[in-house]
Amino acid sequence: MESKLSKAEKTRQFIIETTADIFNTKGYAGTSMSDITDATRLTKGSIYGNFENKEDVALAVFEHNYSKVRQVIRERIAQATTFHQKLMVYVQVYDHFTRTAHFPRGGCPILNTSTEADDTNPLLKERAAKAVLEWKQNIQDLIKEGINAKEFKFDVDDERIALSLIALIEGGIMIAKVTDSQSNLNRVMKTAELLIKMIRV
Amino acid sequence: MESKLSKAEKTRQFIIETTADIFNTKGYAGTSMSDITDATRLTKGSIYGNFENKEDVALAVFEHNYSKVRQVIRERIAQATTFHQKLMVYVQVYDHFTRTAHFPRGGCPILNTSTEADDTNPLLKERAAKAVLEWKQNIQDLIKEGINAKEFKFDVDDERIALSLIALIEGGIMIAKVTDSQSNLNRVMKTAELLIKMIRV
DNA sequence: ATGGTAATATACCAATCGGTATTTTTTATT
DNA sequence: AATAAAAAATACCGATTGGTATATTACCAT
Repeated sequence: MESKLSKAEKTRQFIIETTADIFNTKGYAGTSMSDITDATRLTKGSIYGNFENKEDVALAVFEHNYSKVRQVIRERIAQATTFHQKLMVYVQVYDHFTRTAHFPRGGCPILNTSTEADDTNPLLKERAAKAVLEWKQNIQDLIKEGINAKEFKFDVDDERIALSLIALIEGGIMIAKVTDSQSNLNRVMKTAELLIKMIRV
Repeated sequence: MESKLSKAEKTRQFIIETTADIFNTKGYAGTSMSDITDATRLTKGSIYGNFENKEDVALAVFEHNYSKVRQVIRERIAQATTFHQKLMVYVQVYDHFTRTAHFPRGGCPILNTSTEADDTNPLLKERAAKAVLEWKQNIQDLIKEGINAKEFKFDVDDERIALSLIALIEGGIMIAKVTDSQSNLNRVMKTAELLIKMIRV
Protein backbone atom coordinates (compact mmCIF):
# COMPACT_ATOMS: atom_id res chain seq x y z
CA MET A 1 0.00 0.00 0.00
CA GLU A 2 2.59 2.47 -1.03
CA SER A 3 1.55 5.71 -2.62
CA LYS A 4 4.15 7.52 -4.64
CA LEU A 5 2.47 10.79 -3.93
CA SER A 6 3.19 12.55 -0.68
CA LYS A 7 0.33 13.89 1.38
CA ALA A 8 0.87 17.39 0.05
CA GLU A 9 1.08 16.17 -3.52
CA LYS A 10 -2.17 14.30 -3.11
CA THR A 11 -3.87 17.33 -1.61
CA ARG A 12 -2.50 19.49 -4.38
CA GLN A 13 -3.91 17.12 -6.96
CA PHE A 14 -7.21 17.00 -5.09
CA ILE A 15 -7.48 20.77 -5.12
CA ILE A 16 -6.69 20.93 -8.81
CA GLU A 17 -9.22 18.29 -9.73
CA THR A 18 -12.07 19.59 -7.62
CA THR A 19 -11.64 23.18 -8.79
CA ALA A 20 -10.97 22.35 -12.44
CA ASP A 21 -14.56 22.87 -13.50
CA ILE A 22 -15.01 25.95 -11.36
CA PHE A 23 -12.15 27.83 -12.97
CA ASN A 24 -13.23 26.70 -16.42
CA THR A 25 -16.77 27.95 -15.97
CA LYS A 26 -16.37 31.05 -13.81
CA GLY A 27 -12.99 32.10 -15.09
CA TYR A 28 -10.00 33.34 -13.15
CA ALA A 29 -11.44 36.65 -12.00
CA GLY A 30 -14.81 35.07 -11.33
CA THR A 31 -13.43 32.34 -9.09
CA SER A 32 -12.75 33.32 -5.50
CA MET A 33 -10.66 31.68 -2.84
CA SER A 34 -13.84 30.87 -0.97
CA ASP A 35 -15.12 29.07 -4.06
CA ILE A 36 -12.03 26.91 -3.75
CA THR A 37 -12.34 26.29 -0.01
CA ASP A 38 -16.07 25.60 -0.34
CA ALA A 39 -15.59 23.04 -3.10
CA THR A 40 -12.65 21.26 -1.51
CA ARG A 41 -13.94 21.57 2.05
CA LEU A 42 -10.41 22.62 2.91
CA THR A 43 -9.28 25.77 4.63
CA LYS A 44 -7.27 28.66 3.32
CA GLY A 45 -4.25 27.47 5.25
CA SER A 46 -4.32 24.23 3.32
CA ILE A 47 -4.71 25.91 -0.05
CA TYR A 48 -1.94 28.40 0.57
CA GLY A 49 0.22 25.65 1.97
CA ASN A 50 0.12 23.95 -1.41
CA PHE A 51 -0.07 26.91 -3.76
CA GLU A 52 1.54 30.32 -3.79
CA ASN A 53 -1.65 32.18 -4.59
CA LYS A 54 -4.84 32.07 -6.62
CA GLU A 55 -3.00 32.53 -9.88
CA ASP A 56 -0.84 29.53 -9.06
CA VAL A 57 -3.94 27.39 -8.61
CA ALA A 58 -5.38 28.70 -11.86
CA LEU A 59 -2.21 27.84 -13.74
CA ALA A 60 -2.17 24.31 -12.36
CA VAL A 61 -5.85 23.93 -13.17
CA PHE A 62 -5.32 25.06 -16.75
CA GLU A 63 -2.50 22.57 -17.07
CA HIS A 64 -4.82 19.87 -15.79
CA ASN A 65 -7.76 20.75 -18.01
CA TYR A 66 -5.63 21.17 -21.09
CA SER A 67 -3.76 17.90 -20.73
CA LYS A 68 -7.03 16.11 -20.10
CA VAL A 69 -8.30 17.19 -23.50
CA ARG A 70 -4.95 16.60 -25.15
CA GLN A 71 -4.82 13.06 -23.84
CA VAL A 72 -8.15 12.11 -25.37
CA ILE A 73 -7.09 13.52 -28.72
CA ARG A 74 -3.70 11.84 -28.58
CA GLU A 75 -5.16 8.42 -27.84
CA ARG A 76 -7.60 8.58 -30.71
CA ILE A 77 -4.98 9.83 -33.11
CA ALA A 78 -2.72 6.94 -32.15
CA GLN A 79 -5.48 4.52 -33.02
CA ALA A 80 -6.23 6.07 -36.40
CA THR A 81 -4.39 4.47 -39.31
CA THR A 82 -4.31 7.01 -42.12
CA PHE A 83 -3.28 10.61 -41.71
CA HIS A 84 -6.64 11.68 -43.03
CA GLN A 85 -8.23 9.70 -40.23
CA LYS A 86 -5.83 11.21 -37.74
CA LEU A 87 -6.80 14.73 -38.72
CA MET A 88 -10.44 13.76 -38.67
CA VAL A 89 -10.10 12.86 -34.99
CA TYR A 90 -10.40 16.54 -34.18
CA VAL A 91 -13.61 16.82 -36.14
CA GLN A 92 -15.06 13.73 -34.54
CA VAL A 93 -14.18 14.66 -31.00
CA TYR A 94 -15.63 18.14 -31.20
CA ASP A 95 -18.57 16.92 -33.23
CA HIS A 96 -20.16 15.76 -30.02
CA PHE A 97 -18.09 17.53 -27.44
CA THR A 98 -21.15 18.48 -25.45
CA ARG A 99 -21.63 14.87 -24.47
CA THR A 100 -18.10 13.70 -23.86
CA ALA A 101 -17.11 13.51 -20.25
CA HIS A 102 -13.52 13.91 -21.39
CA PHE A 103 -14.11 17.61 -21.57
CA PRO A 104 -14.09 19.78 -18.49
CA ARG A 105 -17.33 21.59 -17.86
CA GLY A 106 -17.35 25.10 -19.25
CA GLY A 107 -16.03 24.22 -22.68
CA CYS A 108 -12.54 24.45 -24.10
CA PRO A 109 -10.01 25.63 -21.51
CA ILE A 110 -7.82 27.13 -24.21
CA LEU A 111 -10.63 29.29 -25.52
CA ASN A 112 -11.76 30.35 -22.06
CA THR A 113 -8.31 31.10 -20.73
CA SER A 114 -7.16 32.87 -23.88
CA THR A 115 -10.07 35.25 -24.13
CA GLU A 116 -10.00 36.15 -20.48
CA ALA A 117 -6.27 36.37 -19.96
CA ASP A 118 -5.03 37.89 -23.19
CA ASP A 119 -5.38 41.43 -21.90
CA THR A 120 -5.14 40.86 -18.16
CA ASN A 121 -2.99 37.97 -17.01
CA PRO A 122 0.43 37.52 -18.65
CA LEU A 123 1.17 34.14 -17.07
CA LEU A 124 -2.12 32.54 -17.99
CA LYS A 125 -1.93 34.11 -21.42
CA GLU A 126 1.56 32.72 -21.96
CA ARG A 127 0.40 29.26 -20.95
CA ALA A 128 -2.64 29.40 -23.22
CA ALA A 129 -0.50 30.66 -26.09
CA LYS A 130 1.87 27.76 -25.64
CA ALA A 131 -1.07 25.37 -25.80
CA VAL A 132 -2.34 26.91 -29.03
CA LEU A 133 1.07 26.79 -30.65
CA GLU A 134 1.63 23.22 -29.54
CA TRP A 135 -1.73 22.24 -30.95
CA LYS A 136 -0.91 24.01 -34.19
CA GLN A 137 2.44 22.23 -34.41
CA ASN A 138 0.84 18.85 -33.85
CA ILE A 139 -1.53 19.41 -36.75
CA GLN A 140 1.26 20.68 -38.96
CA ASP A 141 3.30 17.58 -38.17
CA LEU A 142 0.41 15.33 -39.10
CA ILE A 143 -0.01 17.17 -42.38
CA LYS A 144 3.69 16.99 -43.19
CA GLU A 145 3.78 13.28 -42.46
CA GLY A 146 0.71 12.89 -44.63
CA ILE A 147 2.49 14.68 -47.43
CA ASN A 148 5.50 12.40 -47.10
CA ALA A 149 3.19 9.42 -47.17
CA LYS A 150 1.75 10.73 -50.45
CA GLU A 151 -1.59 10.97 -48.76
CA PHE A 152 -1.82 14.74 -48.98
CA LYS A 153 -0.94 17.12 -51.78
CA PHE A 154 2.70 18.16 -51.74
CA ASP A 155 1.98 21.88 -51.87
CA VAL A 156 -0.40 22.08 -48.93
CA ASP A 157 0.01 25.16 -46.71
CA ASP A 158 0.18 23.20 -43.47
CA GLU A 159 0.35 26.27 -41.27
CA ARG A 160 -2.77 27.79 -42.81
CA ILE A 161 -4.69 24.54 -42.54
CA ALA A 162 -3.62 24.01 -38.94
CA LEU A 163 -4.64 27.50 -37.85
CA SER A 164 -7.91 27.31 -39.75
CA LEU A 165 -8.78 23.99 -38.20
CA ILE A 166 -8.17 25.37 -34.72
CA ALA A 167 -10.11 28.51 -35.51
CA LEU A 168 -13.08 26.53 -36.79
CA ILE A 169 -13.10 24.38 -33.68
CA GLU A 170 -12.72 27.18 -31.15
CA GLY A 171 -15.03 29.55 -32.97
CA GLY A 172 -17.53 26.75 -33.38
CA ILE A 173 -17.43 25.98 -29.68
CA MET A 174 -18.03 29.61 -28.84
CA ILE A 175 -21.05 29.74 -31.12
CA ALA A 176 -22.44 26.44 -29.90
CA LYS A 177 -22.10 27.35 -26.24
CA VAL A 178 -23.60 30.81 -26.44
CA THR A 179 -26.49 29.72 -28.66
CA ASP A 180 -27.01 26.48 -26.76
CA SER A 181 -26.87 24.57 -30.00
CA GLN A 182 -24.55 21.64 -30.55
CA SER A 183 -25.81 21.39 -34.13
CA ASN A 184 -24.25 24.77 -34.84
CA LEU A 185 -20.90 23.25 -33.95
CA ASN A 186 -21.67 20.23 -36.08
CA ARG A 187 -22.22 22.46 -39.08
CA VAL A 188 -18.89 24.14 -38.53
CA MET A 189 -17.23 20.75 -38.18
CA LYS A 190 -18.69 19.86 -41.55
CA THR A 191 -16.58 22.64 -43.02
CA ALA A 192 -13.57 21.41 -41.10
CA GLU A 193 -14.13 18.01 -42.66
CA LEU A 194 -14.27 19.62 -46.08
CA LEU A 195 -11.04 21.45 -45.39
CA ILE A 196 -9.33 18.20 -44.55
CA LYS A 197 -10.78 16.47 -47.61
CA MET A 198 -9.43 19.21 -49.84
CA ILE A 199 -5.81 18.55 -49.04
CA ARG A 200 -5.97 14.91 -50.08
CA VAL A 201 -4.30 13.90 -53.33
CA MET B 1 -27.78 75.53 -28.72
CA GLU B 2 -30.25 72.83 -27.98
CA SER B 3 -29.08 69.34 -27.25
CA LYS B 4 -31.55 66.55 -27.80
CA LEU B 5 -29.93 64.54 -25.09
CA SER B 6 -30.84 65.33 -21.52
CA LYS B 7 -28.09 65.72 -18.98
CA ALA B 8 -28.66 62.23 -17.70
CA GLU B 9 -28.67 60.78 -21.18
CA LYS B 10 -25.39 62.49 -21.94
CA THR B 11 -23.83 61.22 -18.73
CA ARG B 12 -25.12 57.76 -19.45
CA GLN B 13 -23.55 57.85 -22.87
CA PHE B 14 -20.35 59.21 -21.40
CA ILE B 15 -20.14 56.38 -18.91
CA ILE B 16 -20.75 53.81 -21.61
CA GLU B 17 -18.14 55.23 -23.93
CA THR B 18 -15.42 55.69 -21.33
CA THR B 19 -15.87 52.21 -19.86
CA ALA B 20 -16.34 50.42 -23.18
CA ASP B 21 -12.71 49.37 -23.45
CA ILE B 22 -12.44 48.49 -19.78
CA PHE B 23 -15.26 45.96 -19.88
CA ASN B 24 -13.99 44.57 -23.18
CA THR B 25 -10.51 43.98 -21.82
CA LYS B 26 -11.06 43.07 -18.19
CA GLY B 27 -14.41 41.36 -18.62
CA TYR B 28 -17.52 41.66 -16.50
CA ALA B 29 -16.20 39.96 -13.37
CA GLY B 30 -12.84 41.66 -13.75
CA THR B 31 -14.28 45.14 -13.96
CA SER B 32 -15.15 46.79 -10.65
CA MET B 33 -17.33 49.76 -9.85
CA SER B 34 -14.21 51.64 -8.81
CA ASP B 35 -12.75 50.97 -12.26
CA ILE B 36 -15.80 52.75 -13.61
CA THR B 37 -15.64 55.68 -11.21
CA ASP B 38 -11.90 56.03 -11.72
CA ALA B 39 -12.18 56.11 -15.50
CA THR B 40 -15.14 58.45 -15.64
CA ARG B 41 -14.04 60.61 -12.71
CA LEU B 42 -17.61 60.33 -11.54
CA THR B 43 -18.90 59.09 -8.23
CA LYS B 44 -20.93 56.05 -7.39
CA GLY B 45 -23.99 58.19 -6.88
CA SER B 46 -23.77 59.33 -10.47
CA ILE B 47 -23.25 55.85 -11.87
CA TYR B 48 -26.12 54.37 -9.89
CA GLY B 49 -28.28 57.32 -10.78
CA ASN B 50 -27.98 56.34 -14.43
CA PHE B 51 -27.75 52.58 -14.21
CA GLU B 52 -29.43 49.98 -12.06
CA ASN B 53 -26.25 48.08 -11.28
CA LYS B 54 -22.96 46.89 -12.70
CA GLU B 55 -24.65 44.34 -14.92
CA ASP B 56 -26.78 47.10 -16.39
CA VAL B 57 -23.66 49.05 -17.33
CA ALA B 58 -22.09 45.94 -18.83
CA LEU B 59 -25.16 45.30 -20.96
CA ALA B 60 -25.19 48.86 -22.25
CA VAL B 61 -21.46 48.68 -22.94
CA PHE B 62 -21.85 45.46 -24.89
CA GLU B 63 -24.61 47.06 -26.90
CA HIS B 64 -22.29 49.97 -27.61
CA ASN B 65 -19.27 47.89 -28.57
CA TYR B 66 -21.27 45.53 -30.70
CA SER B 67 -23.10 48.20 -32.68
CA LYS B 68 -19.82 49.99 -33.24
CA VAL B 69 -18.41 46.95 -35.00
CA ARG B 70 -21.65 46.27 -36.78
CA GLN B 71 -21.79 49.78 -38.15
CA VAL B 72 -18.37 49.54 -39.76
CA ILE B 73 -19.29 46.27 -41.39
CA ARG B 74 -22.65 47.55 -42.55
CA GLU B 75 -21.18 50.63 -44.19
CA ARG B 76 -18.60 48.68 -46.11
CA ILE B 77 -21.12 46.10 -47.22
CA ALA B 78 -23.37 48.87 -48.51
CA GLN B 79 -20.53 50.16 -50.65
CA ALA B 80 -19.64 46.78 -52.11
CA THR B 81 -21.31 46.02 -55.42
CA THR B 82 -21.27 42.26 -55.88
CA PHE B 83 -22.40 39.81 -53.24
CA HIS B 84 -19.00 38.22 -53.36
CA GLN B 85 -17.50 41.56 -52.48
CA LYS B 86 -20.05 42.03 -49.73
CA LEU B 87 -19.10 38.75 -48.10
CA MET B 88 -15.45 39.61 -48.53
CA VAL B 89 -15.96 42.68 -46.38
CA TYR B 90 -15.77 40.46 -43.31
CA VAL B 91 -12.47 39.00 -44.45
CA GLN B 92 -11.04 42.42 -45.22
CA VAL B 93 -12.12 44.03 -41.98
CA TYR B 94 -10.72 41.30 -39.76
CA ASP B 95 -7.68 40.93 -41.95
CA HIS B 96 -6.22 43.95 -40.21
CA PHE B 97 -8.46 44.27 -37.22
CA THR B 98 -5.52 44.93 -34.94
CA ARG B 99 -5.01 48.28 -36.60
CA THR B 100 -8.56 49.49 -37.06
CA ALA B 101 -9.70 52.02 -34.53
CA HIS B 102 -13.24 50.91 -35.29
CA PHE B 103 -12.69 48.02 -32.98
CA PRO B 104 -12.91 48.41 -29.25
CA ARG B 105 -9.72 47.52 -27.43
CA GLY B 106 -9.70 43.96 -26.15
CA GLY B 107 -10.84 42.36 -29.37
CA CYS B 108 -14.27 41.18 -30.46
CA PRO B 109 -16.93 41.94 -27.86
CA ILE B 110 -19.03 39.01 -29.01
CA LEU B 111 -16.19 36.57 -28.42
CA ASN B 112 -15.25 38.08 -25.08
CA THR B 113 -18.77 38.33 -23.76
CA SER B 114 -19.81 34.90 -25.01
CA THR B 115 -16.93 33.02 -23.49
CA GLU B 116 -17.20 34.74 -20.15
CA ALA B 117 -20.96 34.85 -19.80
CA ASP B 118 -22.05 31.54 -21.28
CA ASP B 119 -21.82 29.75 -17.94
CA THR B 120 -22.26 32.62 -15.54
CA ASN B 121 -24.40 35.53 -16.69
CA PRO B 122 -27.72 34.71 -18.38
CA LEU B 123 -28.49 38.28 -19.45
CA LEU B 124 -25.11 38.95 -21.05
CA LYS B 125 -25.17 35.50 -22.59
CA GLU B 126 -28.59 36.11 -24.07
CA ARG B 127 -27.45 39.41 -25.56
CA ALA B 128 -24.30 37.87 -27.01
CA ALA B 129 -26.30 34.98 -28.43
CA LYS B 130 -28.64 37.43 -30.13
CA ALA B 131 -25.66 39.17 -31.70
CA VAL B 132 -24.25 35.91 -33.03
CA LEU B 133 -27.57 34.85 -34.50
CA GLU B 134 -28.13 38.27 -36.04
CA TRP B 135 -24.68 38.14 -37.59
CA LYS B 136 -25.37 34.65 -38.90
CA GLN B 137 -28.67 35.77 -40.39
CA ASN B 138 -27.04 38.72 -42.11
CA ILE B 139 -24.54 36.44 -43.82
CA GLN B 140 -27.23 33.97 -44.77
CA ASP B 141 -29.27 36.77 -46.32
CA LEU B 142 -26.28 37.91 -48.36
CA ILE B 143 -25.74 34.38 -49.59
CA LYS B 144 -29.39 33.92 -50.50
CA GLU B 145 -29.46 37.16 -52.39
CA GLY B 146 -26.27 36.10 -54.12
CA ILE B 147 -27.93 32.88 -55.14
CA ASN B 148 -30.92 34.74 -56.54
CA ALA B 149 -28.55 36.99 -58.45
CA LYS B 150 -26.99 33.86 -59.96
CA GLU B 151 -23.73 34.86 -58.37
CA PHE B 152 -23.56 31.89 -56.03
CA LYS B 153 -24.36 28.24 -56.61
CA PHE B 154 -28.03 27.42 -56.08
CA ASP B 155 -27.36 24.54 -53.69
CA VAL B 156 -25.13 26.37 -51.23
CA ASP B 157 -25.70 25.51 -47.57
CA ASP B 158 -26.00 29.12 -46.46
CA GLU B 159 -26.31 28.26 -42.77
CA ARG B 160 -23.16 26.18 -42.77
CA ILE B 161 -21.19 28.82 -44.62
CA ALA B 162 -22.42 31.57 -42.33
CA LEU B 163 -21.53 29.70 -39.16
CA SER B 164 -18.17 28.63 -40.53
CA LEU B 165 -17.31 32.18 -41.51
CA ILE B 166 -18.12 33.43 -38.03
CA ALA B 167 -16.20 30.57 -36.45
CA LEU B 168 -13.13 31.28 -38.59
CA ILE B 169 -13.22 34.95 -37.65
CA GLU B 170 -13.78 34.49 -33.93
CA GLY B 171 -11.43 31.55 -33.63
CA GLY B 172 -8.87 33.45 -35.66
CA ILE B 173 -9.14 36.46 -33.38
CA MET B 174 -8.65 34.28 -30.32
CA ILE B 175 -5.51 32.74 -31.81
CA ALA B 176 -4.12 36.06 -33.00
CA LYS B 177 -4.66 37.76 -29.68
CA VAL B 178 -3.22 35.06 -27.47
CA THR B 179 -0.20 34.48 -29.71
CA ASP B 180 0.29 38.17 -30.41
CA SER B 181 0.34 37.47 -34.10
CA GLN B 182 -1.90 39.27 -36.56
CA SER B 183 -0.46 37.12 -39.33
CA ASN B 184 -2.04 34.09 -37.73
CA LEU B 185 -5.40 35.75 -38.23
CA ASN B 186 -4.48 36.64 -41.78
CA ARG B 187 -3.81 33.00 -42.54
CA VAL B 188 -7.19 32.03 -41.19
CA MET B 189 -8.81 34.79 -43.23
CA LYS B 190 -7.19 33.25 -46.28
CA THR B 191 -9.25 30.16 -45.65
CA ALA B 192 -12.34 32.30 -45.17
CA GLU B 193 -11.64 33.84 -48.56
CA LEU B 194 -11.36 30.37 -50.05
CA LEU B 195 -14.65 29.38 -48.48
CA ILE B 196 -16.35 32.36 -50.09
CA LYS B 197 -14.73 31.67 -53.45
CA MET B 198 -16.00 28.12 -53.38
CA ILE B 199 -19.66 29.06 -53.38
CA ARG B 200 -19.38 31.11 -56.54
CA VAL B 201 -20.87 29.68 -59.72
C1' DA C 1 5.78 5.74 22.54
C1' DT C 2 8.12 9.80 21.20
C1' DG C 3 9.95 13.74 19.00
C1' DG C 4 10.36 16.27 14.94
C1' DT C 5 8.29 17.71 10.93
C1' DA C 6 4.94 18.22 7.52
C1' DA C 7 0.34 19.56 6.70
C1' DT C 8 -3.85 21.60 7.86
C1' DA C 9 -6.89 24.62 10.60
C1' DT C 10 -7.90 28.86 13.03
C1' DA C 11 -8.03 33.55 13.54
C1' DC C 12 -7.14 37.59 11.77
C1' DC C 13 -5.79 41.48 8.49
C1' DA C 14 -6.46 45.72 5.58
C1' DA C 15 -8.53 46.57 1.29
C1' DT C 16 -12.04 46.30 -1.75
C1' DC C 17 -16.43 44.61 -3.25
C1' DG C 18 -21.34 46.08 -5.00
C1' DG C 19 -24.81 48.87 -3.40
C1' DT C 20 -27.75 52.57 -0.78
C1' DA C 21 -29.45 56.65 1.86
C1' DT C 22 -28.73 61.28 2.25
C1' DT C 23 -26.93 65.69 1.17
C1' DT C 24 -25.26 68.97 -1.99
C1' DT C 25 -24.96 70.92 -6.40
C1' DT C 26 -26.55 71.82 -10.96
C1' DT C 27 -30.06 72.58 -14.25
C1' DA C 28 -34.27 74.26 -16.24
C1' DT C 29 -38.64 77.01 -15.60
C1' DT C 30 -40.90 80.83 -14.22
C1' DA D 1 -33.67 86.16 -9.10
C1' DA D 2 -36.48 82.47 -6.95
C1' DT D 3 -37.73 77.92 -7.02
C1' DA D 4 -38.55 73.09 -7.95
C1' DA D 5 -36.70 69.17 -9.92
C1' DA D 6 -32.96 66.57 -11.62
C1' DA D 7 -28.40 65.03 -11.22
C1' DA D 8 -24.25 64.24 -8.87
C1' DA D 9 -21.39 63.93 -4.66
C1' DT D 10 -20.71 62.35 -0.03
C1' DA D 11 -20.74 59.20 3.42
C1' DC D 12 -21.73 55.04 4.71
C1' DC D 13 -23.12 49.83 4.84
C1' DG D 14 -22.26 44.75 5.59
C1' DA D 15 -20.05 41.30 3.05
C1' DT D 16 -16.35 39.51 0.68
C1' DT D 17 -11.84 39.84 -1.37
C1' DG D 18 -6.90 37.70 -1.46
C1' DG D 19 -3.59 36.83 1.76
C1' DT D 20 -0.82 35.88 6.30
C1' DA D 21 0.76 34.68 11.03
C1' DT D 22 0.05 31.47 14.30
C1' DA D 23 -1.81 27.48 16.45
C1' DT D 24 -3.16 22.79 16.05
C1' DT D 25 -3.26 18.29 14.14
C1' DA D 26 -1.54 14.31 11.48
C1' DC D 27 2.16 11.72 10.02
C1' DC D 28 6.50 9.23 9.96
C1' DA D 29 11.02 7.71 11.40
C1' DT D 30 13.44 6.42 15.30
